[in-house]
Amino acid sequence: MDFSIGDLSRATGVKVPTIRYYEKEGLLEEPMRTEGNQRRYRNSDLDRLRFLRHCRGLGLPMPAIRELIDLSQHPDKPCEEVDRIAAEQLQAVRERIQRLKILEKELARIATSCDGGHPVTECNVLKAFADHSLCKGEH
Amino acid sequence: MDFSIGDLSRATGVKVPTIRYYEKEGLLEEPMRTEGNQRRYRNSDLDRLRFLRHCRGLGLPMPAIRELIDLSQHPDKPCEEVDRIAAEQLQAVRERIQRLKILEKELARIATSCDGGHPVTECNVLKAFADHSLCKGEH
DNA sequence: GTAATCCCTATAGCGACTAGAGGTTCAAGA
DNA sequence: TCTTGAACCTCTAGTCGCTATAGGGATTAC
Repeated sequence: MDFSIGDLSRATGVKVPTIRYYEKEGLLEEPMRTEGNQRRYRNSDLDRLRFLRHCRGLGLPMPAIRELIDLSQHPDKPCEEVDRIAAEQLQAVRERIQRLKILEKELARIATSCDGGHPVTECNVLKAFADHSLCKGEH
Repeated sequence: MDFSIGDLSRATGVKVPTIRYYEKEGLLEEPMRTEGNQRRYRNSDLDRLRFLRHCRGLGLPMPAIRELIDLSQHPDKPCEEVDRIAAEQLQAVRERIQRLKILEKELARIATSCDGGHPVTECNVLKAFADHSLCKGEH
């Protein structure tokens, strides 16, 4: 009902400087202060911070989270925007996976191209790192 | 046989400020200068920069590239170190893919949990973003 | 009352660039 | 040979999402 920043940190796993950073970025509201200028939070702040952490864990960039917060504060808006953000993020993750899979292929080829025991001048791995034309495609 | 920094940039696709940055970081040797203090490169610099760009494209972090460059300048060293760097990078890429696949699952679930047309207060996607306990596992 | 722990602000650093300001040099055409 | 405009120079600051540190003040448990 009245948490210090450390309480909030322990409750959410978000580090103290990160909480202050979110506040500075406008993702958390400025909380009340004690007479001695220390922050005191309420349950709603805890909810907001959990939301934030979950979104960050899901890889949403901060502008997207900002949008979600704005939307959630206009309850009568339709939820298409929210759905769009989720879909975009899913799309972005899928693209990253695709790119990494191409990389994985190249690296697997490179890493197995040498059986060790050479001096580096004859190392196929080093040659493969030097020469993109040995790769099957783009990366 | 004697390139300006712009020539090098066009030949490799690496931007001019990035080339200067690589030099500052010690990944490229300091080239000769004209009387008017402009950089002039040789073919070996072009090779080095292509190597650099390829490694970066493959996702190697700069310390790893530094190691590879150091190794390649001691030609009589055995190539186990080179192989190790490739294997580590492959491992790192595979781990990133695994983590992203977990994310993909969660996001796919979240993104399909709402059929649109609600006000945001009733949007399941927003609820899913707020509540980690709805997720199957960690992410 | 005192000590331990917490909290405050402000600044700088991470990685790997990228952008801009403000000034100098080069190279091609007249 | 002169001029013009593109390319070059250095230096600084900004990007993203934090994290770390310094140098202090507040709170709390005993």
